Amino acid sequence: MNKKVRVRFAPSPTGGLHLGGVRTVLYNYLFAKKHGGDFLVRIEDTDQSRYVAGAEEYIFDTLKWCGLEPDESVQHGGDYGPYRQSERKASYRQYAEQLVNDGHAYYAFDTPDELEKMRHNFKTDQNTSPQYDHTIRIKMKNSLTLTDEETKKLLADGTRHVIRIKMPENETVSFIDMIRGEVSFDTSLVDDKVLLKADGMPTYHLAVVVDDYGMKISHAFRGEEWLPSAPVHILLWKYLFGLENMPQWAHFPLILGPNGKLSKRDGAKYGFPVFAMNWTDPKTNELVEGFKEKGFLPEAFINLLALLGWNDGSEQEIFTKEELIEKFSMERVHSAGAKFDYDKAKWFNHEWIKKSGVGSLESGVKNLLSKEGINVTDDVLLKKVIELVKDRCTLLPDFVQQSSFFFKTPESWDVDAVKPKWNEQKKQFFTELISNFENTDKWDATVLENNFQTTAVANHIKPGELQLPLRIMLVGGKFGPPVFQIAALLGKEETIKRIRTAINMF
RNA sequence: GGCCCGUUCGUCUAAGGGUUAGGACACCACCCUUUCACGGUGGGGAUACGAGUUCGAAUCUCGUACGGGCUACCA
Repeated sequence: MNKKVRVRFAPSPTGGLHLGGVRTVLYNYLFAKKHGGDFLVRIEDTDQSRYVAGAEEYIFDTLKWCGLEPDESVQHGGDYGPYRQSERKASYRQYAEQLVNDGHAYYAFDTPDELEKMRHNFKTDQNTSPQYDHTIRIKMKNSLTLTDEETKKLLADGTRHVIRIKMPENETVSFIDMIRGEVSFDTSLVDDKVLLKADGMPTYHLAVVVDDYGMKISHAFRGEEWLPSAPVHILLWKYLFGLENMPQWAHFPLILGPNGKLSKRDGAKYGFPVFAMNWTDPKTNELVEGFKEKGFLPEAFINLLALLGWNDGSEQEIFTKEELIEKFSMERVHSAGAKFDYDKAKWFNHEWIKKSGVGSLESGVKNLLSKEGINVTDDVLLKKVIELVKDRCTLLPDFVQQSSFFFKTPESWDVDAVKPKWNEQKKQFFTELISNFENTDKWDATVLENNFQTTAVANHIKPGELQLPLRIMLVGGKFGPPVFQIAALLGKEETIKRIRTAINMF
């Protein structure tokens, strides 16, 4: 029986979507699309204490910007909703109780204090963090140690309790990870994870299994940090829905920062973005700049993320989303973690800017310029300018420096770059140049350059020595595209005006 | 501490028993350009260590070391 491919991404609305998160979405998305399947998003919002207002919208905004919108989700609808864990509360309890009845789980009445005490009392050098496992549970207050009557009474009294899975002893649980191959665990070493919390909400462990079943998920992919809890999930599948219905698993390698798993604080620490888009930490009110705002193109962003842990076996590095969908394969995803390299990330963006058509850059550049107080009215000029300067822009904001002087007369000039070598002779040259330019009919870069050369030779000055002064006069500093092309786009009147303004400056 | 995953240039990676171990980013030099880039050419730079299997190991096996993850009524 061939199940239709359905994969899901399950973010918890507790913060911004960072590199690892977006890459997980990406791989899920690519796999689903490659196999003509569905990509859905389910929100894990059952931890009320950590829920952050606005985070859910932020997640969908990010997916939208990246071009990875789900087929089914809270925002997009679908046949298997609701897509929020909190709205599926009822069914989780039912499954948890079924597990208790079948002897695979039990009620536990231990208070947080008692758990704390347990961890303290059983702590040894050999076991620095004792778990609620088969050796400990017989010493705790739960339906395994209490009599049926005691348990029933506690339940009837409404005593706060959780439901824990009863991990079997001395069993080996193993599964085939699509990336790592067979992975196995000794169940004696796994603890009795809480399945249903005292507030009636499920933990991730219960929810992921119940929802994946309910939503008919065929492949479940997530970060490597989940590997240790896989045996819990596999056992739940076995007890609840049957192993034959369990999705295929893959655990992606972690994206590492300079020091281990990339953390949200690494950005500020090392000076590169970690979130896809701007994220304001609700606790500290601190704004963390995102890749989007930093000036990355979404195409470049997903491209660089895709290559952080995967490649198609060739030497190709620049891929469109369509190419990624076509070429992606889970087998070629790495098993080792990858350290994020911001320099390489910028290189990807640079490549994408060079590759992008003027049309797709236009509105972004226009916005950036208008933020600097430059309102572009001549769209034809803007297009020409973008074409001329895009090769030298790595991040979108680079367009500001590279192109604002086309639309605005410089307000300051790098006088020091010219002054030391400035003299009357050169001033004379520029005066002459102005009148030559005034008499020029054809205003294009080649004509201007020839004119410039001839005038220079006539004045016995090397043309090269005059180019920098001209540049400073036209753009204000030592940057920008070739100077005669600038003059060509600036137009006759403006070029002459700028030379005339600056000629007495040195 | 226990469990799990991992280990090829500084970084991302190719090479699924036989290659001078390839590419990209970064770095350096030269060329192009009298701005800054782009581009071009070249350079330095890696199979963690030790055993085993094999005619032959980066590749398979084991051990060691190192790195990472997990070890919550968080996901």
